[in-house]
Amino acid sequence: METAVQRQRIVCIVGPTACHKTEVSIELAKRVNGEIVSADSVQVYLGMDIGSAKPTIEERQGIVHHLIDCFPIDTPECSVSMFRTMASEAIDGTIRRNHVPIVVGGSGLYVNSLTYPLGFAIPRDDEIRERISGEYDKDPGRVYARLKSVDPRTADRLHVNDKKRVIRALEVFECAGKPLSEYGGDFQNSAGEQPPYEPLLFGLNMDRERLYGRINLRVDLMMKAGLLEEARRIYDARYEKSLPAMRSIGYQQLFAYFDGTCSLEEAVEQIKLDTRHFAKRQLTWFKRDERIRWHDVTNWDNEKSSLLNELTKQAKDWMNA
RNA sequence: GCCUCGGUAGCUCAGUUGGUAGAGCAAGGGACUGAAAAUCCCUGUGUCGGUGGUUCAAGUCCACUCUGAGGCA
Repeated sequence: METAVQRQRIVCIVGPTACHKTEVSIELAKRVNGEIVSADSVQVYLGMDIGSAKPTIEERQGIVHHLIDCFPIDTPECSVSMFRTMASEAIDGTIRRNHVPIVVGGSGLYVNSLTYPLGFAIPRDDEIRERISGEYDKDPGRVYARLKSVDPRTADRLHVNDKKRVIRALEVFECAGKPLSEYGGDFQNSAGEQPPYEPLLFGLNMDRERLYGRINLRVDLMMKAGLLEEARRIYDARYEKSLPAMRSIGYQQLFAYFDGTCSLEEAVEQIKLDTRHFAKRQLTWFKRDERIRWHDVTNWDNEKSSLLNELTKQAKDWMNA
């Protein structure tokens, strides 16, 4: 088996929500003959359009978009690993067509699954997961202690209260017979594997106040565009509340309103707040990635054309190098 | 004009019989390997409305004063 000496190159655009990623990606795609691969954990769902800020057909301007509208909402098993498989296919197809793959999205882990050698070797096992979860609910300390004895490196990394990860780590150990940490404890090198692609990473960010203002405004615009009706349709379909899609920002808060738990005004305020929190977490995630070339888009309206010229040039250089 | 209740962190409020303040939310920082728009961790000095007084010691008691809400005239 001959492994590829030269990994394939891709361009990525990352950053917090409401930071012009969509616009930048489409404009860039037009200039470099690109296809867009969405790295977004909600845009993959059919019917979640307004709330996920999915670009409309008009906004896409004929640019091919991958990984949008892939699953019905009641798909229980969407995961990073599934994303990686599908995104890889999309990227490889794009390259075969002699186009430039532009990965754009705010789901940091999804992007990293393409640019770092992450393992994802052990699939989930619901039976084990449920069992450990039950034990955890009874005595978190005990479960954590077990992880500590079996996989101290991972235990040190995690907090006792981080239920999801503590359980996952034990799940991996039980399934694989070896600790999660042996699959690579950090993003730099997972058991010496090579990352799938070699990325040029652009990060978009803006003044925090400005960003929050944009988020608040965008939520109002979403409501005007019919988010309430979109959420109502999904609510009326009576999906299982535990589905990953059902917890998406912009929907879960309106579900609470439909349930009668809060007023519409409160729900909308909650969407804004949760989106702001989300943006902050996204920034924390991306900030530590030193490969990212950051661009300030606080003055987007005035500086967009020079920014796009700059990104186009760098992207072309990257792909031709 | 009189009476009552308030004025303490960005907001909502705690603060025991006086020992120079603390919760929730917000905000900021961080973690993150098959749920990631998820899950989780860390961070609280602020003219205690102002001025004076009593006291070894005042957010806490007293006087005056500014200010908000309500009530009575």
